[in-house]
Amino acid sequence: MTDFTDIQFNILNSAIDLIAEKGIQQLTIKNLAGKIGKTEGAIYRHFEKKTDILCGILQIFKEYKISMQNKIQEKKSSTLMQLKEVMNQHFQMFSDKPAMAAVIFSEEIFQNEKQLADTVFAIMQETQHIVSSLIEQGQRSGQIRKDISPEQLSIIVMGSLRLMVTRWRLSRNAFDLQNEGTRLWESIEKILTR
Amino acid sequence: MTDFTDIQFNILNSAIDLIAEKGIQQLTIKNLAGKIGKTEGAIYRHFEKKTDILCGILQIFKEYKISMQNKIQEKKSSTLMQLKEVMNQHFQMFSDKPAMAAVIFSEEIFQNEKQLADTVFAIMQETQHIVSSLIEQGQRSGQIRKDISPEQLSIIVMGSLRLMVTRWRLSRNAFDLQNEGTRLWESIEKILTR
Amino acid sequence: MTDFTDIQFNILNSAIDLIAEKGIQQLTIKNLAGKIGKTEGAIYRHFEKKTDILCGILQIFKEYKISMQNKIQEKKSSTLMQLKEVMNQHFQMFSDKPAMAAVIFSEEIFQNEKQLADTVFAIMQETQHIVSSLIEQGQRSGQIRKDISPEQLSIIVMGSLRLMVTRWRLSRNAFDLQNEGTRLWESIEKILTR
Amino acid sequence: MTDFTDIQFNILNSAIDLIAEKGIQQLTIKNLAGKIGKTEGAIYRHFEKKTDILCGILQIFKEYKISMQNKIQEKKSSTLMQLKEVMNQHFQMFSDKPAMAAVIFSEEIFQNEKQLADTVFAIMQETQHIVSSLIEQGQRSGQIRKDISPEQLSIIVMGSLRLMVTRWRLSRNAFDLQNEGTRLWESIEKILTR
DNA sequence: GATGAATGAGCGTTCATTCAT
DNA sequence: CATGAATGAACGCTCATTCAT
Repeated sequence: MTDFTDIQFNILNSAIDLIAEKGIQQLTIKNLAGKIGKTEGAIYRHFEKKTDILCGILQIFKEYKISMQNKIQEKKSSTLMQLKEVMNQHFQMFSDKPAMAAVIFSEEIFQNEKQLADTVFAIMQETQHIVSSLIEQGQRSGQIRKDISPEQLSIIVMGSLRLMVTRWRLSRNAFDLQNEGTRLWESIEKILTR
Repeated sequence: MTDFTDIQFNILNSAIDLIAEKGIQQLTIKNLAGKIGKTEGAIYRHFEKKTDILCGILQIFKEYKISMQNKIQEKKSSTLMQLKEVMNQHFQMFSDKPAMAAVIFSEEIFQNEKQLADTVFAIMQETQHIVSSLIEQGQRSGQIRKDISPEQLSIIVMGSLRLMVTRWRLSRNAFDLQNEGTRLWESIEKILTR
Repeated sequence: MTDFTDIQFNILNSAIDLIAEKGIQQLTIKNLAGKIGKTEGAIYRHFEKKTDILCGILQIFKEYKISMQNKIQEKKSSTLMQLKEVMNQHFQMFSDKPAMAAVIFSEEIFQNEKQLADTVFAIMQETQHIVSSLIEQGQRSGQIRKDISPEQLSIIVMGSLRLMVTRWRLSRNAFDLQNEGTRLWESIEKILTR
Repeated sequence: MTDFTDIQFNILNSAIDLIAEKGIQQLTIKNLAGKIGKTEGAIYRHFEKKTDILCGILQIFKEYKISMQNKIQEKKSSTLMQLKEVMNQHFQMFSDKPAMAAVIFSEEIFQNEKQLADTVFAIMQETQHIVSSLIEQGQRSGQIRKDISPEQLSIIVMGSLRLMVTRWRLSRNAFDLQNEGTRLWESIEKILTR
């Protein structure tokens, strides 16, 4: 339930674009103001602090993520398919909103802003939890190997996902993330099912 | 290989400590000067630009890594054991030099400095290549499953390693990285050998 | 005399409250707008400039003061009693409207706004004049010592009054201003009558 | 024992001049930098925060005051003469360093900076204490009337001193403060001795 | 009457870098 | 070799004020 005004939304989206284009470090109030064609002061009509803008971005990502996750649960497919879907969604998300990766993988940068660091951590934790639960389910239903704990398997799954995304970013989006993601899933699936 | 003067070396190590203690964002010339007990100007006697310092740090890490890798190859153990050793070394390295993780995982921060970004990328690539080769060897010798390509497996291996380290950092080193690393290896091993 | 509209009056009183609560430095248009539950633009419907608001406040204080003074003259009591009453009133006023002290004693803040500085100065002068006249009267009637000029005595009277109020403010109203005022008067009275 | 460097001292004195000329509100880093013919950044080589500059100014005033007070105690004159001297010194100080009045009487402005507010308060308290003690001494030796407590008398003495200085400032130093101060003392003396 | 948006100037502060000594 | 001083550009932020609606 985001209750952002139109302008706030506009600013947030411009910020997201800016991050996608030039990285989080270039998200300055001045650059952002330039991007929306206003002066710096104008931004402060709509957000009290810069941190609030980052928070807003995280919230948008959070809700985007939630909306995607809901689609999965509705499908009532096998846990393995659900897992595939989760990974797929992540690749789609990052492909769609490259800023999301920049923000969510910028733990270092938020180090000095507890509020943000905590939010990023929470998002990470939550995803981890979802994957872990699905794996546990899969193990119970016999679809997924039982000789490795769900926690360890989820680290393996999420870790490889993250690394793929990181490479994609470092290569300046030189390859098709979703394609590679699909291929990665195929490998992961083999691993999970032996 | 390194042709750093004593003082340069001293500065670089202080920088590494500083990063380990307070994060990469706190690596300012002022803070660094304070750490080595000299003035800011003094640093510029020994390094032309701040970027050169970061480059120096990366080079130190690179050589540290190479020296460790050489130890492995000397041992002439099985490829699986060698792989284990590679992972082990990484956990040991990060555990030993926390700054290394902070620097190597700070792709975002280097985004606007091509030279640095490239170096980080190269280091990453090289490790990837080593792991990949070992896996290929393992596949040829029958120790490692063949239904997944070395490239994919190496992403899985390195990805989970990275994620574990990232968690360790975010938790402010709250758990024993080497222990958890060993446990992770056990899982990875099962995966590689089915 | 005041020709303020209802809304203007409302704004001025909110401003006075704001000053009393948070000090003159917190009297910003934004804070004031928040206090009256309107927007900043709304205030500019009723006052052209911020200075006009401060002027308005001063005028209210001026009239409040005049109305109190009128009560004294009506009483037709002895000059000494009238003087006592003047002091009493001041302590009552400041006690009642702490903002008044904040505004009237903020000469420094008005330094760059001639209009305001002049008004504050005028208020100060006028009080001085009243006290001075009363003392002169008292001297003529023999109630007050004649070896010190009315001007000097009035400085002594008003100066101690001001200092007492200043202390009360700095102590964040930690003591009962009116009580202490009464005690101060007793001392002043002894001084005036030898 | 101020341990300011030459440049710090220079900056502080420029700040004092600036205050004397344009008031405390005009003491901005930019204006100050302009005054010393440097850029704003230059100031921060020598003072970490603006507050430190204000603190430095207060310290200078404090020491100036102490040095003057020491001169009095050396003279070993009668308490009444000492009191006269204390007042005299204050008028001389303010006359000599008009910024001192601007700073010391700016309680309102420091309201949000505890450190400064406390220091100003301490200076005020100390003076109050000195005057109060002298008066008590004078009462014991029979030079000063005993029917009013030292605390009350000191409020009267310091209050009139302050008011005189305030007037002088508001009049933009239109009269000779030391002359008027001497005249004020004559009145005060009469009061103290009946 | 009032709102909501915006502006422009200013503020305190940080930082990589330069340079005379 | 090193210092101490300075710079210039940037940053996050605040405030009085304006104006179309």
